[in-house]
Amino acid sequence: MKTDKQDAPVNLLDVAREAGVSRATASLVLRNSPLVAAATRERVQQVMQRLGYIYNRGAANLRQNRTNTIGLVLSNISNPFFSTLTAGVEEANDASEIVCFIADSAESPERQARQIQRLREHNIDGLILCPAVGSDERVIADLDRLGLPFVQVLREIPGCARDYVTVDYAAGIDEAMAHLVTAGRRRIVFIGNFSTHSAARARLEGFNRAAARLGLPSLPVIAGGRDNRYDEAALDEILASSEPPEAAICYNDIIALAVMGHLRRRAIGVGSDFSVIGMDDLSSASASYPALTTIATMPHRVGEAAARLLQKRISRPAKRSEQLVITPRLIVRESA
Amino acid sequence: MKTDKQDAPVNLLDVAREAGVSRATASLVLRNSPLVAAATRERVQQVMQRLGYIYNRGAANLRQNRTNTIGLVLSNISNPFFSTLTAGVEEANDASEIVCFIADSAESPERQARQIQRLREHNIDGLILCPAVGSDERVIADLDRLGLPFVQVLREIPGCARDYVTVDYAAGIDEAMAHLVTAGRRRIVFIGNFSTHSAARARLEGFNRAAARLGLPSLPVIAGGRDNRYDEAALDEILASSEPPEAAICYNDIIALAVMGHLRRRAIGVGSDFSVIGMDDLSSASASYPALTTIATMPHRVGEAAARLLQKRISRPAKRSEQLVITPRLIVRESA
DNA sequence: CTGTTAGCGCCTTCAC
DNA sequence: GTGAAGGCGCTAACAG
Repeated sequence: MKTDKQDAPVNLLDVAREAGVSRATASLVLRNSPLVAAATRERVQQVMQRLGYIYNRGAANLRQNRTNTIGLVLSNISNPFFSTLTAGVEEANDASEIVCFIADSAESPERQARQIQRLREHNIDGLILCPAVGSDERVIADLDRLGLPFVQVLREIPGCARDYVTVDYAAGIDEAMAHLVTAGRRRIVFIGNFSTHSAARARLEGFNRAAARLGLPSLPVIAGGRDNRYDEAALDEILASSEPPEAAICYNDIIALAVMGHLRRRAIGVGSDFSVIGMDDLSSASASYPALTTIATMPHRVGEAAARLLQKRISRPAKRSEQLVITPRLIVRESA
Repeated sequence: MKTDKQDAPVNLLDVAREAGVSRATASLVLRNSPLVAAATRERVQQVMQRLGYIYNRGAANLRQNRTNTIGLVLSNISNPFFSTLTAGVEEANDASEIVCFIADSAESPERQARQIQRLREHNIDGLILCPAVGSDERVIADLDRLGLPFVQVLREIPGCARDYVTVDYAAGIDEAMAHLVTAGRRRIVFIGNFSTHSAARARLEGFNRAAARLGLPSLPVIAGGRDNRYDEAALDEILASSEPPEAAICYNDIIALAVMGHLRRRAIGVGSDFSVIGMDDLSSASASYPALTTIATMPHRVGEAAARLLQKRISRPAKRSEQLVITPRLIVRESA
């Protein structure tokens, strides 16, 4: 015969009775209010400990209209970039006793809408969102209608100047291009552009502008596809042309690693004959051979920044919106 | 002047009044009860739509003692293996209207305890846990005391036969070893063992047993370290010995990729002179050059299975505990 | 099939 | 400093 378990979870009234105080006093102890005498506090805390009391935030939320939860809705949580971003969010939250719901829109605006709705029903205090490809202003309008604080990460729904954390892709690509030119490369190709979200556009535009500024010949962009694919045939074609590229900047590290493998199968020396630069600096970038030169976009930092910005927004709903831009850094290894 | 916004969120009573029914009826509509007439349901739903009503699950939870939330506490969420597992959990949850809190224990039992406590305060219905290295039975005892349903994934706290989803590492390693022996390799080394959690033990034991069964010479294990490091010096030493290994089975893909890079720097032909086999089949395994032969441990499936098992446990708290073992599969590519 | 009543566990206000 | 009362939004139990 065990002791009483979940038959009746101990609540604040039980604690109060046992400690010989009122519910209100026990509640104050719970929230570390200075209004309660040290001795009383001590006694109540001991009772809580002894009875195995668990603070029922659900009940508190109902009263306070604040849940200390946020939502994190990403377009693809199994992507290592996003999982590191998630870790950053976590870290910032851990400090502030916030707990985080996670959802994966899998790039589907409909699924994303469902998930936001669901989180909304759970009364999240705020939302960090990387909008699925194809999301439009209605998402933002919805959030506004509900008065739900949110910050966008990496991608931005066009035409809404709101809280936003992103990476200065153009700056990273500038640095990478400069590095390539210094090494004597001039025919540089961009590989793997696919989606038309703001982060993808920023990369391609950054590439084109840098190429123009440096007076480099313009080569066709090698298209990308779903799930970090790219058009291998197009790459082969351009490699076989009379003026083949000498270097590539890739949409991300995953594509860069695939490109490296492809080049080496074609017996093209990566780093010597041909330079490859990736983007993100995933852990697999440093482990590859040759080690991948890449533009570190610091997902952990992006996540932390987004979580902190959201906290600010939640505490000051009317404050001016803020755009945070994380500056990436070129990590030179062996591939370029 | 905007219309009324969050000044007073519309609640079920508002809906009921507007639709000319009672709160109870509106509540039944909300939960798709068959007890309500089709016409009434229709009318109420339209009102909900029109008023922008949002179901307040927090309030419902208070009443029902069920929140439709679960917790997912992992030892390292930025590890691609775990992020894919998370996607699997998500997918299973999405179907059942469950929403998922995520937490990263970062291999710290103390942090893990804090996070579980926090989730508990939010009244999660159940927990999926990959225990941090160093967790002991107290974690389980705690969960039991609270009557919180849980399932462990991948790692198991010793001596507690409870709901558990894992991978049959030994079977995977058997298959890999057989593959190597068929290819004529006999001196096989295991690289990168580090932690002493059950999943790490299972791999090493599987390796040793397979080696014994196949009558292979026994070589020293190359130790691993935090963050997927391994002892490079020890590998060099054994490579320089009079009877160097001809193949390696690595603790996971991340280590395998690093080992491949190291070998190629030493001008050892991976796939030809020396075979390398990884574990997990991360996306970077197929993108590497040479493409990594690896034991696919199917994290997505593990996640889905864990989520479903947890659902079963939640709906039948007293049912016998269940151990699910996912059988991995050797994916033969170029490195072995 | 629909309405009434009585809380779920907590926090806030206001007395004392 | 502490106690008593009321209510957050919802649902369970029952009455009609």
